[in-house]
Amino acid sequence: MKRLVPAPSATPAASLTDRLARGDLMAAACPSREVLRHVTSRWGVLVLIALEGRTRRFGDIRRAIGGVSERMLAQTLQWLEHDGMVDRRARDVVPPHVEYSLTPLGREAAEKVRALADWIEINLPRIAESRPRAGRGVAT
Amino acid sequence: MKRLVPAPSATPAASLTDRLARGDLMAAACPSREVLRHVTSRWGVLVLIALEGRTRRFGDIRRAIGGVSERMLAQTLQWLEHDGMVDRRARDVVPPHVEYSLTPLGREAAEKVRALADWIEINLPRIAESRPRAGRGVAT
DNA sequence: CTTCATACTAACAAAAATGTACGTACTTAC
DNA sequence: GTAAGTACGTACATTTTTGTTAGTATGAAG
Repeated sequence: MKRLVPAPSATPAASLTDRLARGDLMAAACPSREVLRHVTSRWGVLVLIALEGRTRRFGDIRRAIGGVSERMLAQTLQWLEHDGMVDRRARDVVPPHVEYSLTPLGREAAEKVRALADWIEINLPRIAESRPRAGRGVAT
Repeated sequence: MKRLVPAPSATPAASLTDRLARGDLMAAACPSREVLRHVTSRWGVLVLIALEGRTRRFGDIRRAIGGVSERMLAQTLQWLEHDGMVDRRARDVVPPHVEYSLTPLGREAAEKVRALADWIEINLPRIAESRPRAGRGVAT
């Protein structure tokens, strides 16, 4: 009889539903966690940023983001499309021609994501500094 | 006159170094990508948020975040500590007592991360709506 | 003396993400 | 005819992440 759950006291099922409706990242079962995963995935962040303000073709995006494989880019774009962040528009022409752009939802997300990315880029020196140097003590 | 590359004109090697110094997420080799991974990792986001504004003990954080295993929490905290976002303070007492808190760097990062998390939580309904329903058409 | 709690680490396993290589369908370039 | 380019899908291999379980040291509680 060990209690595996933290605090089972007074937790009506109704409130749980409410919390999940609005989204509660601290709750293990919240669907928002999946969205977060997509948006903050390795390439998700970069795709959102690459698409900010402009429509781009697949190959275009690929060349813009260093290191993405076609497979991963396609996958990431599908995740984001599924989450309503990206709009995919394919022309039915012989050499495939597909254009990707952000939806209003995607634009909002991209804004937040870019804010974080920008912060990291700008503060990289500070972060690197605070990292423990191997074999070297702190500078006086 | 086929141009395979977008614009290879005038790209001196020196500028590459400059871009890496400041941090350029679009460059495959940029160290900022690692930081991004840590900060946007599954638990990294939640840890930063859980630590915002308060110092917490290991078990405390664990109970706050639904679904984390001890192993992953420890790992995530180490990543963030290594990146200078989290300050770990251990008292040398018998039952281990360790307190975690955000550094100034961590506070700034947490702010950005929370902005994104909040946005997702609040807009979950909109996101869910835009998802293609299986077998169900859009509501009028 | 046995059990429990804390904050982990180590070892092993499973799941998820990512990468590589190849194929496609058709057109343009050569 | 041969080669290249597009936007992927598929199969398979590898890497990374995450989870599970067990163990540690020590004092307090029983």
